[in-house]
Amino acid sequence: MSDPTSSDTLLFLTDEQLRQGIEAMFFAYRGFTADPDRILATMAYGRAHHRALHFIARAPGTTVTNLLSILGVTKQSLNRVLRSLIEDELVEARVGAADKRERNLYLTTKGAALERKLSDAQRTRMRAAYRAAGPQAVAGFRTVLEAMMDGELRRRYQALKEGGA
Amino acid sequence: MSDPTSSDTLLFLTDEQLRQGIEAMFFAYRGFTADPDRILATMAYGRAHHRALHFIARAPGTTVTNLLSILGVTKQSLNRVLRSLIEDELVEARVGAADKRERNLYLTTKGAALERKLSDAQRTRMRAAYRAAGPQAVAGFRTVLEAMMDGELRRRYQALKEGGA
DNA sequence: TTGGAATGTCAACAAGGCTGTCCTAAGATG
DNA sequence: CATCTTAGGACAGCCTTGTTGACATTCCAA
Repeated sequence: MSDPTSSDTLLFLTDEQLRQGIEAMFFAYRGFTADPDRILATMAYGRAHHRALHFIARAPGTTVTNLLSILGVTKQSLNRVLRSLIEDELVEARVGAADKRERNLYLTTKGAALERKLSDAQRTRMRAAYRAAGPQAVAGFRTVLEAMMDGELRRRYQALKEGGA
Repeated sequence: MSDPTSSDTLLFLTDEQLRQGIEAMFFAYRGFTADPDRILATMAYGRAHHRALHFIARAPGTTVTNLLSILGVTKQSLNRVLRSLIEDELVEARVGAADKRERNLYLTTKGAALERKLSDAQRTRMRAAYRAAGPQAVAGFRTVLEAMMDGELRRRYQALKEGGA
């Protein structure tokens, strides 16, 4: 069939297909977070700490406000997490040079070590999944995920992608 | 290059690629849950209620134990959610016919209406993402997600997929 | 210089995970 | 029958991580 709107061509858009996709996201996300969660459970930390460590590692010197908009939580929520990371000397908050209201965030050696441990666990699973699926599937995976993001988040994601390449 | 282990062929497995995949999962999952979350926020319900409604709709008559293992939470956690859904007459728990210890769970008309409203919101986004990405990307998306699941969850997912087709 | 906007902190509360314990009812097994 | 196991419910209390509200500090512009 050459008609791009034929039911055959659009079989992947049936409600049943969409529901399978939704359930796949649900179950896969559980796998995605399982390994770091297991490590975090042995300490007094949770997923929120992992996310903060990840993005500070990704963009050293980032400000609280910037982190806030990436994580999509309230600053009060982030502050609690940040406070414990700073107390435990995993993160250092330096008063901004230009604007003293800002805090520039950096990982300490200890913080970088934990971040690497968590990342490694997550990357190992990701690598296994990528390897099993193959490059073409991975490209499709990325394409669909990007299309699923909210506009604002997609822009943040793209910015991170280009900045970190 | 014909060597399948060459760095060129495996470019998609670099740490940078894996990190982009990890961040894509993070941002996409936020989009994935955003629409139902917005609806739920206007009521006294949360994501946990949505998940229960979804899987009861998917497998009417399912038992509490079965739901428990699909959702991967403790019975105390699920019970709290289920209790409020039953009180509000969104879910009905019938005593099992064969085994009277079991409770078979069903959506009421009211419950089915809310479930549909939540599903529709989520499916609409999914459909847009699928349409934008195309069938080949969708196939790859599904392949990677399945590879990312834990073994136990993958089996549960497959069972749902076949049962509901 | 003064008022508003922006950055970040502290306090208190709610949702939804968790563990632990105890309980009833009902099936399974000696 | 007596006992063990399984399904489910209830209650207490904990932790993480979201939320709002109030507040201090700092910068900037009228």
